[in-house]
Amino acid sequence: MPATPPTDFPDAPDATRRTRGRPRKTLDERDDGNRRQALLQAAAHLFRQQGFAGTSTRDIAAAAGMQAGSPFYHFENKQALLAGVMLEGMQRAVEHQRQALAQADAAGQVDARQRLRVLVRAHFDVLLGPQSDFVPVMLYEWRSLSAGQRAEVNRLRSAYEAAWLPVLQALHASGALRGDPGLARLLIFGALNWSAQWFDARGRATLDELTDTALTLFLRDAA
Amino acid sequence: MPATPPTDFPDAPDATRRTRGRPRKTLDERDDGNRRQALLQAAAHLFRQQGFAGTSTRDIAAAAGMQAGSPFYHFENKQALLAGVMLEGMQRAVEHQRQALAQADAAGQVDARQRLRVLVRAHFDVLLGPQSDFVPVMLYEWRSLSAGQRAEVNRLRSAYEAAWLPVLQALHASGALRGDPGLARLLIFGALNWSAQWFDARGRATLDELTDTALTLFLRDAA
DNA sequence: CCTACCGATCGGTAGG
DNA sequence: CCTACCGATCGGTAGG
Repeated sequence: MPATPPTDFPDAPDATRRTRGRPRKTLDERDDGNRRQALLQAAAHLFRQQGFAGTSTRDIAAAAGMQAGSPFYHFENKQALLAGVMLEGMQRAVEHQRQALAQADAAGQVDARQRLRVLVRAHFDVLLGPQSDFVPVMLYEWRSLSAGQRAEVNRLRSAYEAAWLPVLQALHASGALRGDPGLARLLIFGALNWSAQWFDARGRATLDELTDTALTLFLRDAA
Repeated sequence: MPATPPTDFPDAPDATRRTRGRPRKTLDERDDGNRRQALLQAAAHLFRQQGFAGTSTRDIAAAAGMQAGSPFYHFENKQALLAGVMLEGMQRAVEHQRQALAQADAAGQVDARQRLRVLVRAHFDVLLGPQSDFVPVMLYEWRSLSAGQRAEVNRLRSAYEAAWLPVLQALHASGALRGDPGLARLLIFGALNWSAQWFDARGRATLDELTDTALTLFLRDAA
C-alpha cells in the first residue's frame, strides 16, 4: 500500500494552516481502510451496549471522530454497518477456531475430550476476551439484518458450528456425552453464549476456570 | 368489583348511535384493566419481535386497537410499558414455579433429581409455552430499563432463581452434579434461556423431550 | 470526508 | 380514550 503524499491546500495561507479551522488529521488517520475499521469498532461497541435500533448513526460517527453524514461515505446504510460488524465477528471466530484446532493437532491432542476443551476455550476467547463486542452483536441483533445479509452471515456461522458436531458425536459414542448430540449442541451453545450476559472480566472466574466448569458439567468422567 | 352501569350519551340521537361514527366499544372492552392488559400483551409481542427501541408506541397502540396518544393514558411513558411487561412476566414465572413445586410436594416428589425436573419443565413452560413473550422480553431487553425499574424486576428474578440453588446444592452433594453449583446454575440457565432463540413449537421436539435431554446432559446417573 | 439540509418518524402532551 | 399537535431526533443525500 503506497503512502499517499501530503496534499496541501494551494490557496491556504501557509502560516495559519495548522492553527485555524478544525485540527488536521494525521496521515495515519486518513489513509486506506483505517476509518472504515474505526467505524466498525465504534458500531460494534455501541450496538452491543444499546442495540441496533437504540444506536444512531450520529453516535457511531462521533465515536469514530466523524461528522454526522460521514459513515455513509463508507457504508451504504445503517444496516450495512451492522452486517459489517457481524461478518467481521464471524470471520474472527472462524479464524480463531481454526488456529486453535491446528495448534491442538500439532500438539497431538486428537482425543475428542481434548478437542472439545479447545473448542469451548476458543469460544470463550471470542465471546469474552478483548475486543469481544463483535460476536455478541451477532448473537443478539440477528433480527435487524435483511434476509440476504442473514444468509451471508449464516454461511460463516454454519462453518463455525460444523466443527463441533463430529466432536460431540465422538463423545456421545464413547458415552462421555448423553442425549442427542444435535440437541445437546444447542443446549451447550446456550450455556456458553449466555455467559456474554453475566461474565465480568474483572470478576473472580477466569476463562480457564469457566472452561473447566463447563466441561465438568457436560461430560462424564472417563470410565 | 361492582359492575359499572352502562352510561349513555344523553345528547346522542338514539337511532343512529350504533351506526354513525367509529364503532362503539362493547362494555367488556371498556371497563377496568382490560385495555391496560391489551397494551401489555401487544407490547410484549412487539418488544419481543422488534426489540424495545425498534418498536414505536404507535405500533403498540395500533396493535391494541387504540390511537397514537392513548397508551399514555395507561402508562406514564414507553419505559413504564416495558417495566410492566417484565413485571408481569416475572410474576407469572414465580407463580408457575410455586404451583409446580407445590404439586410435586403433594405428589411426594422430594428427591432433588425430581425437583430439578420440575424446575426445568416449569422454566420451559414459561419461556416457550403459550403466551411466552413476556419472559423473553425480560431476558433480552434488560438494558432499556431505568436503574429503579431494574431493581424492582430483580427482586422477582432473585426470588425465582433462589428456588434453584438448594436443589443444585443437594445434587452436587450427592455427586449427581459436578462443578461449583453457583457457576453451574449460570451455565444451566444459559442452556435453558437460549432455547427461546431456536425452539420452534411446531418443530419436532416437545417440551418434555427438551426437559429430558437437558437433565440427561447436566446430571450423572444414579450410582 | 464535511456542510447543510430534507422528509419522516418518534415520544409525549393539552384539552376535551 | 381521541384529536391535534409540538419539538426533537433520525437515516440519508447533494454537492463540494
